[in-house]
Amino acid sequence: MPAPAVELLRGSLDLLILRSLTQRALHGYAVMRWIDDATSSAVQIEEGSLYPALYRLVDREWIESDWGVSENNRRARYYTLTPKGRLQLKAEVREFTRFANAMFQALSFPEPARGTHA
Amino acid sequence: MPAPAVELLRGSLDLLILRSLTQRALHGYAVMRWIDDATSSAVQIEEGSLYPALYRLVDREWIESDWGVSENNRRARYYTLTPKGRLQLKAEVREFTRFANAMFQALSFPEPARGTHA
DNA sequence: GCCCACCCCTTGAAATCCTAGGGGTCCAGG
DNA sequence: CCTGGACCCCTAGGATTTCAAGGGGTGGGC
Repeated sequence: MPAPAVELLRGSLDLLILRSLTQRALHGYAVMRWIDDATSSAVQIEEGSLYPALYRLVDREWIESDWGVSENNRRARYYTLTPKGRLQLKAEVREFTRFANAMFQALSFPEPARGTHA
Repeated sequence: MPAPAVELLRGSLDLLILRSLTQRALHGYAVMRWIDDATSSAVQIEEGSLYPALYRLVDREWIESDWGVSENNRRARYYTLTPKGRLQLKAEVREFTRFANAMFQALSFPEPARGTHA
């Protein structure tokens, strides 16, 4: 298990959370496991990052929360994507794709041909 | 010109700077233009971000600086990649690639097939 | 009865980037 | 001549995000 990429996460956690809720409601702990699964453990987040992020998204009305009971018969807060959240997800996917492609482009950026005739 | 992706940059600025110096020394202002060019303006940084970042990289001994004179006949501080910096660049390219691929994987993550037989 | 996985939460520090300024030089055009 | 814009350097303070490190509680298997 290689050391997980951590520093790159900035700004992408919201995206991962929104994405994890597209099919069904999840509670916080399940969001954590979803991210681990969906990234083959390449991205792992801490609870101390997750919960504040969830509250932030609720605050922005991208997700909503309701208390419920988990599959393991425990009290759990389930989060659901709002219509606003779906739009935000779409926008963030576009933005991330654009950014990542720009980065790959820069990493393979050709140097200007110079001095080939000198 | 679409609004540049800004929040995603976190943690990737170092990588872009290091990459910009692989072929030849550049001064700060030229690093800025290089990033703009190499990303087709998809990533644009502010001077207030760039210079502190450069000092940070000098501090970590990934780059070195020397005063010189620019093509436009102005006093300018030129930055050069150190051997340590080249190693760091390699590592960060690997890390970014791993991270970006993990993100794309998560974004297209298939939901578990469920209830198909119920 | 105990322990572990499950599940929620908060505080404070650390890191990075941006805003919003500051200054100075070279040179083309009016 | 002189003004403006590109070029080039720098810094202080604030905003944001993530992490480390703690806290607590419950259910079920051994």
